[in-house]
Amino acid sequence: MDFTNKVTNWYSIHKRELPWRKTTNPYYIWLSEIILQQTQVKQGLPYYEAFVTQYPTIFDLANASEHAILKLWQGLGYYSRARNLHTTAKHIAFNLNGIFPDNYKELIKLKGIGDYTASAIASIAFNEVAAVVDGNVYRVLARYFGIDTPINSTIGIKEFKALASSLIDKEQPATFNQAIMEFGAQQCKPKNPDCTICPLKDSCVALQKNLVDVLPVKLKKTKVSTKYFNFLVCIDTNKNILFEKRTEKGIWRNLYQFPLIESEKSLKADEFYLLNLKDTFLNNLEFDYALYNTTDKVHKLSHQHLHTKFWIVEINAPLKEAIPIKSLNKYPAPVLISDFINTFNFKNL
DNA sequence: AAAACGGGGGC
DNA sequence: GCCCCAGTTTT
Repeated sequence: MDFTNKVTNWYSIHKRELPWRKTTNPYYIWLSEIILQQTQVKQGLPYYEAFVTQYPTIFDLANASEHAILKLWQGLGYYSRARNLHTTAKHIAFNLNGIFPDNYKELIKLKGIGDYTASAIASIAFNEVAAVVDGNVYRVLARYFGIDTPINSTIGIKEFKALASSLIDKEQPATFNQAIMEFGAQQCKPKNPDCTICPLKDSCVALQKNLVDVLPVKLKKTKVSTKYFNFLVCIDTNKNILFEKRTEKGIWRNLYQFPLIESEKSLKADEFYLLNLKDTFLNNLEFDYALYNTTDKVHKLSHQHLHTKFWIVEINAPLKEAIPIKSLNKYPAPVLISDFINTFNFKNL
């Protein structure tokens, strides 16, 4: 039995029951694929359930506000996925009469859909022979065939795509694609795979050459930068809070936060003045302040470490833009902020 | 070609 | 502390 049949056979035995495997509705397949980008099934599953419940059809999603969609996406990260999801939902609902594009060539034109997702939807929903290459597929192929081309190099991306395309089961592309990904997720795991029970153990090059721990090869990643964030939790005389939308490009676009001032270093409790508040909205306002956390709350992202302090600023005047404390949780917010809101005892103010 | 873009989990 | 995750978009 060859690679393709062994993997497909393994899948028929070991596949997990997942909600998006009970349907070929392209809307649900698409939703699941976007949610699962750079996200493990375990983490994405509850979000998938929530979206299907809240937005049963693409028209429901198209008619929703971005605010509501981001709120439901809160905590999942990579928020451009949610913004693109909304953009594409509106496009399909209103420009394409709600008819989902049914082939790779059209799918890849959609916002938020790249090579992987176009292949996944085309194959799973429409049975097109389009090979998927995700992190699992890179790992399985690199190990089984003993390929040390860096998987994130231009040449490697082409090489693995071609190899996957040569292996895909043309009679059942949907099953094969899901099989090889599931095989990578459960059997050919990144760390400590149990190769003794692997159906491919007799022909796996990495196993014969003791390269399982070495493959796949990945080019060096970019280094992580450190930033110092100072959030000003501004409370006015009505016990209302300032909460702002991040409108600029970059992380957390269109999510909400307390007024933020970056500093060059981690500030001490007596270094509040270094924030140069006379240049800000706080100029001309009378206020008292206190540092909430003496040690930085460190929020780690894949490409930056945010060292964060929260300053409680009580302003001796009413503020028009401030919102009631109770309504804070209506707004989509980064985990860093929502964690603070859920932890801080506003009642003591 | 490289960097930006989140957050959670495994070891 | 480092790596990985059903990747895509921007620079």
